[in-house]
Amino acid sequence: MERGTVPVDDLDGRLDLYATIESGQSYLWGRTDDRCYAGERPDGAWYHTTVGGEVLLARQRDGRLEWRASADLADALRGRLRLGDDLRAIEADAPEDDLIRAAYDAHRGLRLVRDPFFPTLVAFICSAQMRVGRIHGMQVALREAFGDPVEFDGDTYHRFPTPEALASTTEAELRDLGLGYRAPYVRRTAELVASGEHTRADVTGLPYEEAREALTGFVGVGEKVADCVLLFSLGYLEAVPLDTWIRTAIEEHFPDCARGNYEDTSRAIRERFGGEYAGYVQTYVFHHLRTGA
DNA sequence: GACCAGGTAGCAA
DNA sequence: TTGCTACATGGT
Repeated sequence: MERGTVPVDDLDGRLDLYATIESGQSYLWGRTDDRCYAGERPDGAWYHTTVGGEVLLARQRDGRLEWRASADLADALRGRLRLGDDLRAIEADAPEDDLIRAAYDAHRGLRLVRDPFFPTLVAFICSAQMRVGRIHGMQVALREAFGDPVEFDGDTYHRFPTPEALASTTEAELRDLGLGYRAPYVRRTAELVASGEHTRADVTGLPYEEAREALTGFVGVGEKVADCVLLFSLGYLEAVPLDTWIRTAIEEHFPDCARGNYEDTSRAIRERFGGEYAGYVQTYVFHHLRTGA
């Protein structure tokens, strides 16, 4: 058992673990009280996930981020939760706007995540026309059905299934987990990755818009899902996924950014959101609107 | 019983 | 290219 603590003061006072994990950007964590996405902050419960074959638990309490794990995962925790991001500078970089300011003020400490590629790809393929709580439920079901179990401190956790494992499933098995019409998308994308026909290597290193185009080569991945993978996994912080909530925000709050198609609207709203960290602005506004601004 | 949810694939024009 | 439409499923 390895463990450690990070004083939130060392993060410039800016960390909200609950908002970071339960704002609909990451579906790789669970809660020891099994209350993920029930709309309430954990009261002493731990968040848990896996890193490689190791188990990592974390919670925020009394001004500290505490973690315990089956190995020394301090660096992994720092990477996954983007603890190195200078939120004060990122906030200062945001354009002056009522809605953006309200979102930053209401959810101070929300950080983007940097999740592993394949699980993020699958989660957002599953996200089509689906509420965040159910997206999370699907990922839990996938882990428990097809992911390798890992024992830690008397409890059993499950890794996210490998591309090979999901490629070996049947569409019917995936439908039985509640994936609906997304089942064949997940299976075919897993096959592409497992066979090496189309992989992360075909995406990383490309300029933003080219990387987004390359991601649509996976099955079930259009421009919006591609933007989510770029933002929440591959570190393209300028990506602004245009989902129903952001489209509504554009209509009602940034109507001059509305264009006829995804590509042009994307360029306009990215510019309006300040460019380099537009994805941060997007995630705050999304979370703010979705939680009832 | 509609309506909606972090949309995309497939097809017609 | 652009513009439909079908697609599963559970909650409100």
